[in-house]
Amino acid sequence: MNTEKIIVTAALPYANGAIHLGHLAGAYLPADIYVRFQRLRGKDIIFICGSDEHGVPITITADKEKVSPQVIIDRYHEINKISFEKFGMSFDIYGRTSSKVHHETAKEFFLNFYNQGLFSEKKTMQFYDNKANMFLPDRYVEGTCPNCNTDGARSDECENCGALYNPSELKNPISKISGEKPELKETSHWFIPLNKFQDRLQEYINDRNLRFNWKENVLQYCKGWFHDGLQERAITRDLDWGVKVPLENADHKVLYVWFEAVLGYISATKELFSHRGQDSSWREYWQGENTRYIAFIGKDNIVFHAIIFPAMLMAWNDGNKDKYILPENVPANEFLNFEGRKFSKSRNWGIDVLEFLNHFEADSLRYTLALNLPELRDSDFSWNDFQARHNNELADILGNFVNRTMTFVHKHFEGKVPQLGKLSERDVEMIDILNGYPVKIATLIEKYKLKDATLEVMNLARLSNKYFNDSEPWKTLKSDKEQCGTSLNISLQAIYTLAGLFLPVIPFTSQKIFRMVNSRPVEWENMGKSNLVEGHQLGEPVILFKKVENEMIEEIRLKTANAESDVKKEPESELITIDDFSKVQLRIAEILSAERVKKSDKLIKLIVDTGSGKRQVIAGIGKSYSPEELPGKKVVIVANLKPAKLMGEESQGMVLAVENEQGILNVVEVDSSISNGTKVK
RNA sequence: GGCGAGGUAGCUCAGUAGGUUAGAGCAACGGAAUCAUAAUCCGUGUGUCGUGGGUUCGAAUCCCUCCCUCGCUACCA
Repeated sequence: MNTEKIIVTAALPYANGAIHLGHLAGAYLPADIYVRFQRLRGKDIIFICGSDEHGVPITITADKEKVSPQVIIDRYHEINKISFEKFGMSFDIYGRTSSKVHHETAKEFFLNFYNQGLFSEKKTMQFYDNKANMFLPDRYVEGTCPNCNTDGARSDECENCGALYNPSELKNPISKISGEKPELKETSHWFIPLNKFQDRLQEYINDRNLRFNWKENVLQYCKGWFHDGLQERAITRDLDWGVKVPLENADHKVLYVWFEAVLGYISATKELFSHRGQDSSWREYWQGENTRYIAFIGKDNIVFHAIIFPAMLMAWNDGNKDKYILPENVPANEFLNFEGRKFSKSRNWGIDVLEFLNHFEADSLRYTLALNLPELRDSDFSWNDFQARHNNELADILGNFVNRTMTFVHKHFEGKVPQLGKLSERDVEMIDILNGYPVKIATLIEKYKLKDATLEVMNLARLSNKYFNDSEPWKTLKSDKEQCGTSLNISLQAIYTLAGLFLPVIPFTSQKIFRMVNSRPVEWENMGKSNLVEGHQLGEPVILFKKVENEMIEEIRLKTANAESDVKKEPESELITIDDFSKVQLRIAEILSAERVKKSDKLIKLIVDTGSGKRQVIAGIGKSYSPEELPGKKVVIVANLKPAKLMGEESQGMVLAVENEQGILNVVEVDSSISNGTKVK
């Protein structure tokens, strides 16, 4: 009979930046806690992750730095791999999608689907940027809508009027990459008909939800997709960076990254077993009937893991004898904020994992994040909370309990586990509590209630302190040494249980405790039993957590605050020539009248005098100004901006304004003596 | 504006198949103890459950209005 196997995957981080605390709380820490727990239960489990290394953003970063994409992915693959190691992620393998085995796996899937006749091939005219030497994705081309004449329309659809058209119909196309006029070239792409899988996907999700109780946020998300109806989706694109399309006449075409990245879980598993010298063993997991597959992700990834990946596996299973298993559950978390605001790479808001771990222990972070996981909604990380959790709970409650017990035993019992004597009611009660705890915690973890699980284990430390207090061993030491020994024996068993149950959350600390009691973890179910035998020699006590002082918090708080202003000082923008600048005509104009644009919360319709006449300008300043205070102001406008329609109103120019940290806009004004139409140089 | 999520104790968050006095951790206040990292333990909450209405014997929980926040998105910054 097949023993049950478990695959756990954590979302593949994109190798275009360093992971931050939000990523950890969203997917990685929950996955690691779950995996470590299942390992302690003796389960046959593999834990898979790796870098997602293809796609346009990586090539853009590479271009900016004038290096090859390989340099970028090598850099972030290394950074993230090391970050995860230091954070204590216990992946069995951390692969990468640039690996040979991944390219082969992805091509295999593509060819298999291709040969099944699953794809439809569509020829389209696509814009090509001769300067950048690449086909342009739709969102990188802007032009004027052939239907409503609005600027800013994409190459295939206008978001203003909703019209769909062929790229050849778009007027005045401009490449957003080079700013040049792109040329139309014919190209063809393959599409996967997700719509054909919708019914089965709905059934699948419904079934797994009934059996495994999916999270509400995941179900809601899927419902939205199903409601809109799944569409055919292109799985190839014109690019040189990625997995080459394995067909004749498909030069310069790669698999779309969303199609191949999820297959990285499978290819990384192949690599894992190949290292172990068991080349075909990966099938026992991915194609084993008795395998449970759980995919940990953040909410941004729900569609790929709950809909697209299952659809791909279904498609494979339809046409082949070997059948892949589908995810049993996709426990996606929401997002973690940082001091009340969203993590933002571009604004440099937040903190990288490596930076954090240069200042503090991984377990302090793991514990804090675990108690604050965004399991049901976005949650917040704050320095004050971090400090409080570390000091009041890890150091004071857990650390001090271990320390007071250990030092007591060393002082009065030669560092050996005292005998368990006659049991009082209180002793029996404490032993029962310890016995019951592993199941209690296991139940929570199985339901992915990791926050509650963590809180409950800390509650055991509280109960242990209470037991120690109520037993008053410092008194019984003189009055009844046997009873004193009994109290200490039970307290030591509590330490052992805490070390075991806390292992998934704070593994480094658990190891320290096990070393201190000179022992090793047993299987989860037995963790609450009397595992330290009488007379067993204990190791030396060490302080588990030193207090985090205010200065340490202030220091790092300042550092992260500075990081934000650094970016403002050095905005990433290309240098322009004086000629480029002279293309922009800035002129002084006087606001004659102002009124709100109907149904818009921030647009205000202005009539301005530009010296040579009146014109209408729509400005997005409605949240910062009321129409009454605007007339009379002399402002700076871009006079030669191509007209655009906004909310049905034509705008013939643009008012310059600055935005402060609260998002309040301030229009640039000049002295009232300046006459209308004056050119700004 | 559209779509989605959310507004519960000072802070971070639980709690909805509607039902006795709305919870946890932290903080705060009072007390006990002194083995221990000035640590621990006990006790203490008059919270408009965002607002206003509705359904109901009964609503944080269901329905509607409105306000606010966040994310995605369209909005000329």
